[in-house]
Amino acid sequence: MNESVDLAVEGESPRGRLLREAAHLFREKGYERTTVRDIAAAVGIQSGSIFHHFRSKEDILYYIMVDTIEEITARMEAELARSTDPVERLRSLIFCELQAVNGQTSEAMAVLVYEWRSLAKERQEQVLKLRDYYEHLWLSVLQECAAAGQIAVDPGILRRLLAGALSWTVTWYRTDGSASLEDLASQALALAVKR
Amino acid sequence: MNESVDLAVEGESPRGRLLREAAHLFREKGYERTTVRDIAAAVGIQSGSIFHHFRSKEDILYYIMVDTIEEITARMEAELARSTDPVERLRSLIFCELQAVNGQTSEAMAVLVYEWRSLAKERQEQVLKLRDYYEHLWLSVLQECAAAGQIAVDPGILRRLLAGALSWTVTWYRTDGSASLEDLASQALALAVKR
Amino acid sequence: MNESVDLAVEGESPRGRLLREAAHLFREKGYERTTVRDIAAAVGIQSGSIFHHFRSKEDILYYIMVDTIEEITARMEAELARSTDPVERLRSLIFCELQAVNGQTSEAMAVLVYEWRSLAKERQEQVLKLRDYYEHLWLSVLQECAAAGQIAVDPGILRRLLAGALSWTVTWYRTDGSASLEDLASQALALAVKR
Amino acid sequence: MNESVDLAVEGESPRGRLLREAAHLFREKGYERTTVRDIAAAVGIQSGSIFHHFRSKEDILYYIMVDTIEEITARMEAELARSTDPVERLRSLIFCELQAVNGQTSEAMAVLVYEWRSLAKERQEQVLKLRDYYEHLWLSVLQECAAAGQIAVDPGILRRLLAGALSWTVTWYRTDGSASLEDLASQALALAVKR
DNA sequence: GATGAATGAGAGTTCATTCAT
DNA sequence: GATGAATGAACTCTCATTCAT
Repeated sequence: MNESVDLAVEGESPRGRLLREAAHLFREKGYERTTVRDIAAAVGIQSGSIFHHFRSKEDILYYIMVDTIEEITARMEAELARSTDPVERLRSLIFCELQAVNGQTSEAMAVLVYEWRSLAKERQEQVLKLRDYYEHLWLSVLQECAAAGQIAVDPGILRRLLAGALSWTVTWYRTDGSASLEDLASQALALAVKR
Repeated sequence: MNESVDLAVEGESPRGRLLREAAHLFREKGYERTTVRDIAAAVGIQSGSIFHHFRSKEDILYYIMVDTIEEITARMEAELARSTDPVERLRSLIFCELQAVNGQTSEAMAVLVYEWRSLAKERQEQVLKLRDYYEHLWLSVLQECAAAGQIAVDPGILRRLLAGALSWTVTWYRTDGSASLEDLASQALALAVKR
Repeated sequence: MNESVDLAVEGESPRGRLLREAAHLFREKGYERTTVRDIAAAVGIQSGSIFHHFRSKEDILYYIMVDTIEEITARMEAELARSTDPVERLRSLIFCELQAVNGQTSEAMAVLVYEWRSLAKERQEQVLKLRDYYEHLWLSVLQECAAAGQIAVDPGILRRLLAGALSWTVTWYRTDGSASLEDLASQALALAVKR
Repeated sequence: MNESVDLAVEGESPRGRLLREAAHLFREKGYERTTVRDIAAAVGIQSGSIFHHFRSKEDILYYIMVDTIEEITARMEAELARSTDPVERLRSLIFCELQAVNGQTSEAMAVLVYEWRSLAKERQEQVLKLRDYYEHLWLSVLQECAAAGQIAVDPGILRRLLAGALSWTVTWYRTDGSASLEDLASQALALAVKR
């Protein structure tokens, strides 16, 4: 039970619907303020039935996080494989992260950032391992850019400034606005690389 | 009761200690996971006594937010008054925000960002009014910079990218690290303004 | 369905295995703390399948008790038929009860004693009828002994003191100990009959 | 909180009433079938209030056991101090145990015997320590009797047979019956000692 | 102002039982 | 007969809040 599976792919399985509705509610009301009865109602089952799919409420949170990180990481690796130009690869990362933060996984991403403390210590570490690999991808590309003389700021600090700037977009960027995600990515890229 | 007063100034009043300890706990464990008994224990009183100072637990959260915004805004206005050069004024804003996010008010600032949803709708609006004024200060200065041809990105978008980048520093910047807040402000400024 | 059948004889029928494993678990953890899933797992089937054999969890408890009493009673009657000497017949009863309490039916006997309250009132009465017959056998023999001047205590009270002493052996007697059940029966007989 | 105090002495304290009513219910319906709401209703408080007095439902069970053992042990030691004659001291022990099992502490004693498995392993051991001391008192006196040539059976086995016989009286002895506890003690003593 | 026992609604979780396959 | 997902009532326990002292 509960093997990690791509959130989008498993689509209409009960497990998938549960994770999706839970992510929506966790994002909207916060993990603590969301009751298992809320989740059950959103999925259209009884509260007790939740526990056939997940051992505990925290389990749901955990698998939202794990599934999401794994999905994003896979997408990012696929995108990176398409170019060898450092700046273009950086653009890919920025665009992927903007997509992750503002696209279909946006709610799960928000949960990943905002509900961190609701996870037991032990599980935080397991998620951290996945995150470390993800961050390693970013650092590699930024170091390529630095080696190519394309960025002026220390790669470690730049990654962090970008991480904040990009994840924060979830609080203000709306798809129906004037700027597309591609435009936004370009503007963010402009902050990062020299002329 | 409960008139908003500067968090730092009121120092050792019971109200001030309560707000400070509560902010610390809210930041550490989250608002929902912090019990009034936790707060009472941290201050050294009994749980029932809390309600002589605040009408409810949510009240505590509310006044942490209000006091903090007002304090930061005041400090920012004082700093802005010291120069008329747009770029220097922008540096002041960046530095003030970094200080707010990483200095003594850091825990209260984190609460302001992370515990937003735990506030009742009505009170969210009241805090938003204070925030709007604060954001208005930022936009004015960024527009000055734009008028002076110092920035390449749209002021509205730039403010948001910066807001994310700066507030995110709380997750990684440590005072005991190599870079001072002044250095960090310079690096952030470098992202924002042209050469 | 559910006609009472000798627990030992029905050996490997699903019903028999179910009763045996259930008795083991009820004894070990108590009726309430044992879940039907525990029982199903012990037998190697799924929880839902239990209900093809027994109408309810309580049914299982009931048939453990009924089967056990009937089996013990039958064994005791067979043993009594072998002698006409009152003291020897008393020794038979004592030995049979020690066997019941400490032998293969020991777990079922413990369930009979300890899980009494978990049975619905109505069913308690049905089991009581079987028990009354069993106790009637004891009283007859003790009255024979009294008539023969072999016991000094009132038969009714003596039976009860013996019942307690013998059933309590389950809490301390171990087959691998020094004393055999025959020895133990002799010691108990020594308490009951005059020199 | 929860220091062990004599059940009878603390009489009308909330804690004492809680323990008494809980013992009554645990005895009547069993620990598992008794809900904290049952206990609260019996005491006349709300279910949540229970947890101001005891950390958990199991805590209640634990303190019923501890308080009871300590009370009985104390009473027994006082009684033993009154004579040096081994047989009279044995009569005291038998009488005390009969009183414990059938008197005011009878329900708590039954709980002690029947609800053992509902206690967590760790706590079982703590109660066992108290019980070991209690049993040590019994063994000492039985060894005195053996040394004086008054008993024919091994003290260790005799204690166990007596323990079963005496505790079992709770299932059948009624105060309003013909025999007094003193009579019953004499009959039990007659089983134990020669002539 | 401070206390802390009491409240009572509501939380997460369990589990005997059902039933479509 | 067997399965196992689903049910839904009931459980223990939590906690913000009240109030008599």
